[in-house]
Amino acid sequence: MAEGPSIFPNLPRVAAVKQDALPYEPVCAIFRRYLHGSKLKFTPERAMILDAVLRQKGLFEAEKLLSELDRLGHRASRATTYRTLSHLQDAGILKQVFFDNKQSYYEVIAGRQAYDYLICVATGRVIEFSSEKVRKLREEICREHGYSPLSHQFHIFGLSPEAAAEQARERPSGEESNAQKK
Amino acid sequence: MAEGPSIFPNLPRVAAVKQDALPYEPVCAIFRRYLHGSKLKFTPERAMILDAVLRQKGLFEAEKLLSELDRLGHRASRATTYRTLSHLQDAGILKQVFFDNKQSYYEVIAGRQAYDYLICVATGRVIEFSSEKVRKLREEICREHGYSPLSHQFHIFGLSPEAAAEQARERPSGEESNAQKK
DNA sequence: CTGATTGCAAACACTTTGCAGCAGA
DNA sequence: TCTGCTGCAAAGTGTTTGCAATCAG
Repeated sequence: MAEGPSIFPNLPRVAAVKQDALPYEPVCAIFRRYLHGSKLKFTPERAMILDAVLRQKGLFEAEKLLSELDRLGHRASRATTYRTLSHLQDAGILKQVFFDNKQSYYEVIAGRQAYDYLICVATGRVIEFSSEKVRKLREEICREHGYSPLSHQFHIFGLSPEAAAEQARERPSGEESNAQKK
Repeated sequence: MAEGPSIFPNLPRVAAVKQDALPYEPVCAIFRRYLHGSKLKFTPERAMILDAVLRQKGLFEAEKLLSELDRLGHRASRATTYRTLSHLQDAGILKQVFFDNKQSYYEVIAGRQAYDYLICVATGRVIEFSSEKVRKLREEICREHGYSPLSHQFHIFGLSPEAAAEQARERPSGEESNAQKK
């Protein structure tokens, strides 16, 4: 099960553009600093999980992390993994992303600009992009309301060129929307 | 349970800015047209649910809809409600929004611009806003990648003026992040 | 030493689904 | 009639939690 993420009811499968992995050391230092500051402990399990997280390229799900952890021979229970994922967010190393109501996705944000996503609803392909304009707009909107921005998520759903061509061929005047029939 | 939505691990409660409800007739016509076109039937249950949906002001959760349905004496099972919610999305009347991994939120989009959200992570208050600039930016980004935009979700997380002041008072040099301790 | 951490299994909560009887068109 | 629809209750599933043993600092 959970063989492939289903980012949206009708999205076949996610295939996020890969991003480079980050080196372990500097991020680990951030984590240890955070843990220390919160009177939490740096344990082997947490080190393993952080390591596995940093190996991820682009978006990933908890399930993927779990399976990779024990593929690498590292054993860390589901519970510990989820708990650590949460701490990594608090430490500002990870960002949780909500695309659908099935599961959460995660993305490493330590030392890099957070990404936004362009998702093809037909193929499930996800393009990660980073836009200065999005950040500017976010600032502007917050300012208008007197808010101080902390983070944001900008997800654009659409059709990739290939998918659009495909659909035009199949049903010249059809509807799209997010059909989720059985 | 589900007494109050928890839009984010540490968000106390959602209190979306209220939006005007839409009149039933025109939207119902859209729904019937959609149903007819898809060889689906217009049933009393679906009518009741659509009616309850249109009474919602701003964002709402399935749970809220359910409770209101039977408060109004309308009985529609959970199953039917969820199934109808799905059809309403296909009909372009409703949009599903993903803020957290707990539940889905919905918003009526028929005949209006979809909203984006500015969420205060301290108070849980949600401000709905509609920005032409966001739509323009979405077009632009899609164009760059050759995509055809269908929809988007732009969620900005931050601190409301009050919350920011509050936090500054409590911990002059503290961390924030999305703590989700127990 | 002492409080935080771990793994396990059970608990959770939202959502989906199988099924038998019902009912629009 | 012929499909599609409904309610119910059971199944699903990602995530969380209680607890006793263990371990980091």
